[in-house]
Order: sequence, then structure tokens, then C-alpha cells
Amino acid sequence: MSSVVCELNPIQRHAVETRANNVLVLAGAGSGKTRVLVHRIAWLIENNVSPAHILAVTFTNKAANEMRQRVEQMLGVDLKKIWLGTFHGLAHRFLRLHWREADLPQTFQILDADDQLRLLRRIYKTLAVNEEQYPVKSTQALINDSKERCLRLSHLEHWDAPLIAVYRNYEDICTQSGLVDFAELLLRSYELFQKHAALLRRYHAQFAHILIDEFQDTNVLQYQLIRLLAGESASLMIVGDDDQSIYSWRGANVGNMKSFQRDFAPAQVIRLEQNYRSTAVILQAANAVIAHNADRLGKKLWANGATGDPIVVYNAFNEFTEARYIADQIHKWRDQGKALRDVAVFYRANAQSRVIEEQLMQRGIAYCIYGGLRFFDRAEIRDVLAYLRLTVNAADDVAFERIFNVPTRGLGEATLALVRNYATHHQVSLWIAAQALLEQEQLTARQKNALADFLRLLQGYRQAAVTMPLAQLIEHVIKSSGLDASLRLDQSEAGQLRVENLEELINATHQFASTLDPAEKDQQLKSFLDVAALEGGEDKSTTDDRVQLMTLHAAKGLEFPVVFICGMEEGLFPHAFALKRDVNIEEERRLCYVGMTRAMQQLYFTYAENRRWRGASVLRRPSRFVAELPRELFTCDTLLTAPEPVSFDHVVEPLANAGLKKGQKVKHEDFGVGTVLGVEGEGETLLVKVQFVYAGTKLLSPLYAPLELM
DNA sequence: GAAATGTGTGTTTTT
DNA sequence: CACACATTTC
Repeated sequence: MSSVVCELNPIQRHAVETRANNVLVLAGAGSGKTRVLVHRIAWLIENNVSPAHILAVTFTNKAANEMRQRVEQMLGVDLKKIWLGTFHGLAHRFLRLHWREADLPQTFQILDADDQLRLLRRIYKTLAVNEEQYPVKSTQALINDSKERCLRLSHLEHWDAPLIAVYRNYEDICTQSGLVDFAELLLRSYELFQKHAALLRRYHAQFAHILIDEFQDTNVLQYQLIRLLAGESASLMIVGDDDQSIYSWRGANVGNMKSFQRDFAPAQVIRLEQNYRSTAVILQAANAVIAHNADRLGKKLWANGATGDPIVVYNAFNEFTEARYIADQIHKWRDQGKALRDVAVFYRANAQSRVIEEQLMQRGIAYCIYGGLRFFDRAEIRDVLAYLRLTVNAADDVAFERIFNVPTRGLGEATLALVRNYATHHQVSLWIAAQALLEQEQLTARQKNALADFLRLLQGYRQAAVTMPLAQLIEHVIKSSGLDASLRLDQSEAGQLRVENLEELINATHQFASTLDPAEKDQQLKSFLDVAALEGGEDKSTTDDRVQLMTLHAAKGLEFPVVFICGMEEGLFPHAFALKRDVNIEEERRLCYVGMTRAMQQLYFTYAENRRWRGASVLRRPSRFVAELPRELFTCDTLLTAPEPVSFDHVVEPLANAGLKKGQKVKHEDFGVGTVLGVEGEGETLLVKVQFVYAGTKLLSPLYAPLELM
């Protein structure tokens, strides 16, 4: 028997070794789906398929990296040549290779969602579009949705005239500025292969095997792209679970699974239904909940593990006591000597994390937020990147506008309007327009000076980008653009954080540069910008022993011994938006199913009877998903004393000088638990330096800071 | 033109 | 309640 298949059950092995051309693997939660894919790739390579002939698509970059590592480990080979990544990553790779055929400038840049919105806002202003009638965000969604349904402007003649005007203007600016948005990456690739038959034939010859993970979350465009790439000859394996389809709001189309069986007939269907992850209790409960959905392909998961403990349902008085309960349970878990990294807290909306964070911090429980605001999405980081984008692509008007007066340099709306005006009339980029404007007499002396300084700065960066190593360049930009200086003026908590983020950016660049081939120096900056746009931020290292907080969506594909799902309330989960239509309720239920099936040993549902909503406390009803749990599978963990006594924990007497010495453990109202590093000064000027577990090092005055000894 | 207020607004999930 | 935006004041 081959070495790569010996740890598989018979059905998994069947999937790994199948010779069928078109295979649909219906893989239930925890049934070893990733394992099958990894083994399949390894098996193919062992059977003399060159890695270069394999195309493998995953849902996230993280999943792609993981898969690559696991196959490399298994085979002890370097998988440089395999085409493995997300749809967007792969599409981007096609466009970088074939920019000419795709009608793009070589220096094209990715326009991410945030910049896309900014651009649309600007267009709204120039075209004087009524935002009440056509909300910008809706327009943005409309544009992206139509691209993902393979529709170009020519197909959208039924749209209202203002929307068509906005879209046309948007496309013009993108073309002129060499910008490609997320959906455009896919659509361009699709059209590239449609238009260039010879190119397509080349890839047909190359991609003998195509594997796609999380197929239930692919959209129409992605499906069409795959159809095109597969052609007549490729052997396809798609893996998915219709019960875990949770991205229909983003255009994902579960129907693709049925379409596959039709378009690629005859397709072999393999069902992985044995769950290796969860206890029987958790699995039964998850099955019971998902059974309330009508539209399913049909699949029955069964467990072979222990029965396990009942699910714990906790009804809290409000969101504060809910968070406190979760923190208390995690505290107990840690006191048993268990690892924090084995615990996860899921919620429906990002905003819910704050209360929980506060409670965890109070108890000195280390946590990390998985997902959420990503590193490269922070405004200050994006400002730096905008400078860099301009050095690569001088026509990038979106970047130009972003930093035109950031940091403030005396160039306001009035000057920008002149530049824009010149640019539109002469059909040139803003940068060129600004240069031309300097030669003319329209500007005041002050405007002229400020603009000249700005352009000189940009010109300098352009040259620096050629001569300096990547990390040095970024540091140079941060320091000399004045971004750093202007952020340092802000003494607030948030301001300091932003300065730290810029420092972190320099660090990240050093690390990134070390992974690249130094010979291709001029490519480094471009690659860096591409990664920043496509991957958005680093995956938090899971090596740290921390509780993991994340949205239910972010939880897909992960597993944890202990899982809390909080905010189990009607209107929150299922979300109020979904309550309007029943189809959406089914997606919410699948989301619940995804969350539940992440748990290996212990699952908690918590909900609050009152929750603050727009300032006021509102009475809440428990989620229908709680009611769908079979009664014998859960116990209620409810405090006997109701209502909760009001906590006065935060009212703390100012600390006496005496107790504060090096090594002393203290607790701060906001920053949580920490250790005193040192004491400086005396009397009124007394300051303590405290290293907090979570909040970092702070200098505090014990006379005023809400500190207490522990 | 740029800080400093004040007013209004709206809140899902994200490659 | 918190944030983005508009208006006011310097």
C-alpha cells in the first residue's frame, strides 16, 4: 500500500485514489475533508503527476498555505510549481503573467473594497448623484455583484441612468489609473481565456488535475472560470458541503454543486459522513438543528467517538453578565491546567467582541481576535501603501487623492479641484495634471509652494523605489512624508497605536523581503503591494496560548475542544436582516451548524435577556436555534440570584505608595492584570511602570489611575 | 485651509 | 453608543 493512504478510512481512501474524471466529494463537517484533499494531491504526485500540472483552489490564503505545508511535509518535496491558492490569488497570477493579453498595464494595481468605495464616493460628487436615492454602498455591491455574475455594462442597460453613469465613470477611472478591483480580477481572467483560445489551450494542456475546496461557497463567475479552465480533458475533484454554505450574501451559489453534476456528467459522488471531530452529543444536536432546513442535498453525519457532556445553555441577564460568564468558565478551564488556545468564542457580529474582550482582560486571560480589522486595512497603513503604489504606478489617481493632503500640507479641496479639472480636460493622470498646473498662473503662491513640495516628495520616492531595498524604502516614506511626525503629535491611546502600527509595518516588510529573491529587487515592492491587497494581514500565530475570538463566518474550517457561541438571540442570531426572508433564515441556520460542528468536546450557547442597543437596554428573546436543540442534549446553567447585583468592582480607592514595588501584581480597571516593572518619583509625581498582560507597558500615576493590588 | 465643535446617522457576515 | 460627516470658528 502506498505510504500516503494508510491513515485513511475506506471511503476517504476511495476518494483519494479514484480514477474517475469528475468527482464530487460531499464532505460533512469534521469528516476529514482537508485530509482527503491533501492526500489526493500527494497521491497524484506519487503517481507521477507533476506538481505543475495540478491546480488547487482554496477559500482562504490560510487554507492554501496549510495545504501546501501538509503536502510538502508528507512528501518531503518542494511544491513551488503547483498552482495553489484562492480564486482571487490565482486570477491575479494569470493577469500578472498575461497583462498584455488582458489589456492591462504591466503596473496594474489591485483596488480593494475600501478604495473602491472612496472612488465611488468621489464619482458621486462629480456627477452629483443623489445618495439618498442611490446609496453608495448599494451601488458598490451592485457593481461587484454584476461582475460576479459575468455581466458587463453592456448587459446592464435596464439600470437607472445615474447608476450607469457612475459605473461607466468608475470603469473609465479604473482603466486610466491601471486599477483592478476584486471582482474584476476574476472577470478579467475569465474574459482573458475566452478571448485568447491559444492561451487557454496552453493551460488545458497544463492543468490535468483541478481540485477545489469549499465548493459550496463559489460564485457563478468562479464556476464559469473553472469550467473554462477544465475544458474537456481535465480531471476535476470538487469538495464541499451544502450545509456549510454561508456566503450567499457575497454571491456564492450552492447551486454550483448541482450544476457540477449536470455539466460534468457523469460525476462520481462520494459522501464522507463519518465525523471524527465532535462528541456524539454535539453531532446529534447539530444534526437536529440543520434538519430544520428544507433545501439540502442530503447527508447524515455520524460519530464514532464518545457520547460527551451535554451542551450548556446559559441565559444571562444582559450582555455584560453573558461576557462575565464566558470569562469565568474560561478561567475555570485554565485553572484546571488546560490550554487557552483550545477555547474559542464565536459571535455573529464583530461588534459583540468588545464586551467579551473587556471581561477577559479583567481576568488577565490572554486572547486574540481572529479576523476582524486586518492589519493592512488600517487607515495609517493604507496611507503609506498609497505612497508606495504611486511609485509603482504614477497613474493611480485613487492613491494620489488619498495622500494629496495626508499628512496635511496646506493642499485642500480647492487645489484638488483645480488638479482634477485639469486632469479631466486634458485626459491625464492627477500627477501629470498637478505638474502641468505648476507651470500655469492659476495657483496662489502658497498653493504653488505646497504643491511643488508635494510633487518633489513623490518624485523623490519614485527614484528611491529603484535604489533602496524594500524595508528601507518604506521606512524612508514613513519618516520623510511626515506621516510619522503627524501621528506622533496625537498623544492619545489610539494615536500611539497608530505609530506602533507603522513600526510594525516596517518589521513586516523586513520579514517579507527576506522571503523574496534578492535578485528581483524591482519586483519586491510590487509583490509586497499585491500581498497587502490580497491577503490583507498576517494570520495570527496560533502558537501563542490564547483564547480565540472570531465571527461565526471566520470559524469555518477550524476546530476547538471548547466552543462558546454567544448572543443566541432572535434578531442577532438569526440576524434581523435575515428574519425578513425565510431563505436567509436557512443560511443563518447553516451558520449555526458550522459554529456547532467546530466544537470537539464541549459546546456552550449563551444569550442575554437584555442587551444594549443604540444606547438603550432592550429586552431580548432566545434564538430559535436554542429551541431546536433536543431537550436531552443540553443542560441549563443559570445563576440562581436574579437580578444580578450591581458590581462596584470599578470603584477603587487610590493606592497607597507602600504596596507598589517591583514585581507586584496589580489590576487596572481598563487594562486588566499586570506586573509592576518599577516606581519613579514620589508624592504627587509618583509614577509606576506596569507591564500589562494584554495592554502592554504603561506609565501610571497611582493617585489617579484605577489600580488595585492583587 | 485646518482644527474644533456639533449634528445626524446607522449598525452582518468578507475573499 | 460610536462613528462619519457638516458646520462653525480660528
